[in-house]
Amino acid sequence: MGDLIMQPSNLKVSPKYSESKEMYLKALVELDVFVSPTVSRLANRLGVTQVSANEMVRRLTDQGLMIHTPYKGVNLTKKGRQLGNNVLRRQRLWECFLYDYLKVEWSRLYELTCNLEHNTPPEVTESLAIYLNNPAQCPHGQPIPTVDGECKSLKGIPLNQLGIGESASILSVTESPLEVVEHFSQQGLLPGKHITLVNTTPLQGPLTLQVGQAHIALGLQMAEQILVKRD
Amino acid sequence: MGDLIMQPSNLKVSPKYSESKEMYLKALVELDVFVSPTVSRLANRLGVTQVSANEMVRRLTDQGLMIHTPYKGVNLTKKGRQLGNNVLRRQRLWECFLYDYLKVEWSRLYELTCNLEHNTPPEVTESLAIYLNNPAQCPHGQPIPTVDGECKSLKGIPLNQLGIGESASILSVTESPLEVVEHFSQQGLLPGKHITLVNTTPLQGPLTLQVGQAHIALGLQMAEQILVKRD
DNA sequence: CCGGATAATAAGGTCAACCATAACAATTTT
DNA sequence: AAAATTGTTATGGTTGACCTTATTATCCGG
Ligand SMILES: [Mn+2]
Ligand SMILES: [Mn+2]
Ligand SMILES: [Mn+2]
Ligand SMILES: [Mn+2]
Repeated sequence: MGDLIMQPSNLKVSPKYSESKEMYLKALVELDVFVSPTVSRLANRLGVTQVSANEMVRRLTDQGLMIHTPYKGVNLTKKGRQLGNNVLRRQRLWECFLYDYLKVEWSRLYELTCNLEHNTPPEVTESLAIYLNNPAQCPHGQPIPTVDGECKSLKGIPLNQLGIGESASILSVTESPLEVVEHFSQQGLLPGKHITLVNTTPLQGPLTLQVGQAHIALGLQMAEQILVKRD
Repeated sequence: MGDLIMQPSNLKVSPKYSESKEMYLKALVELDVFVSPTVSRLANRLGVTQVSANEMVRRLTDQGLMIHTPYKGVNLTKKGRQLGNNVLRRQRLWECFLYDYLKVEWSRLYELTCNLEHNTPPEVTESLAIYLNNPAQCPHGQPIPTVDGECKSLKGIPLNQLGIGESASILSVTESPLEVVEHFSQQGLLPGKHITLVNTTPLQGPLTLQVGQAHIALGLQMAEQILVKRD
């Protein structure tokens, strides 16, 4: 007997939005909090050369997903933002599952879900959301976008903007490179935790925080990655 | 402040075993039940041209994962079989999760997990296995290979080898194209179900089965995909 | 308003994984 | 044994997503 053919192709069938393209869209969503990032910032974030990023930005622009204004920055179109938010939704749902159910290490969640996010069909995403009880945040405290690609941003302030003596609780930490996130984890700087700003130092110097009983020093750049809400 | 760089690259970093290569390995494991498949059979299964399959087989041969004896067939090496079984393990574990927890439609499990299988890091795979309580079979009744790439095959006989009047229970159905699997599902031909062979017809004609109260006709080629164990 | 830093573009690669067409080799059928 | 079928290889594409090196454009601080 002849074999059954697994048609159409089991192999990658050049999807409309490749993993690479999705990563550009996601990166843009992640970076575009205050000002639109330049191509170089994007390139930097994604670990590719500016030239490569430029090419890709052009392709994505041609697809109507972003707009590049030279020397000003790259902006997502409505559609581009939706797609980027969809990627983020998938990633953050998986982060919830890995953390809450599979007991995966908190600091590795981002890297471990960064491929799943491009390979999760809508049916699975939505079933997963139901299974998880439609969580509002991922384990980093970041909001999970809705099915239709909307994402309300957190209203909190960066930790470094606290005044000395002020107490606050951590809303979220920005998804950051492994070493940084591992450091957060070791210092107990997780969403929901309470902290007090004990001290600051001039010239980009570290802050001193109280976390639980301990006093810890935290670099300014790291403090900027932590969003808090004053008590 | 400068951005935090998500280095090294978030983008696909040309893995040792690409998704394509993994699919070739998996296909070979799936096809190599009785005789080693030829390159054409492989090509057919994967929905690529023979030429493409040939190229890829050469590359995989160079990597020491398979051996091609022209006109005879392609064989996996020890290492190749292990890798193929690893892919199968990941897919079948995901199938369990999707079916038992996410309540995904039985007939779509294969397609929905066919990308996840290439994007699941070992930590996640093993945590998932624990979460699922180390299942022995996937929802198709197929055995789940062990962590170290071993897979004991089912001892059952193809449904069409039953004698008339014999009863049996379904051990497994071969992962097959959507239409086929959908048909199995509609007819209630799922692992664990009881059937009786009522009748056969000559010349590759259909069999008649009793499933529950109903009598159904089943094409010979489809019957070959179902493994049963006599009562 | 000029010069250095930063950003963008141009030009010409590489590499994996596909494709088509065509020739050639082995096996099976008649 | 010749013909038909099936399997393999050779040759020469394409495409997406990267790369390096070099040039050009813009911005911004002194
Ligand atoms: Mn990713
Ligand atoms: Mn997160
Ligand atoms: Mn697959
Ligand atoms: Mn299965």
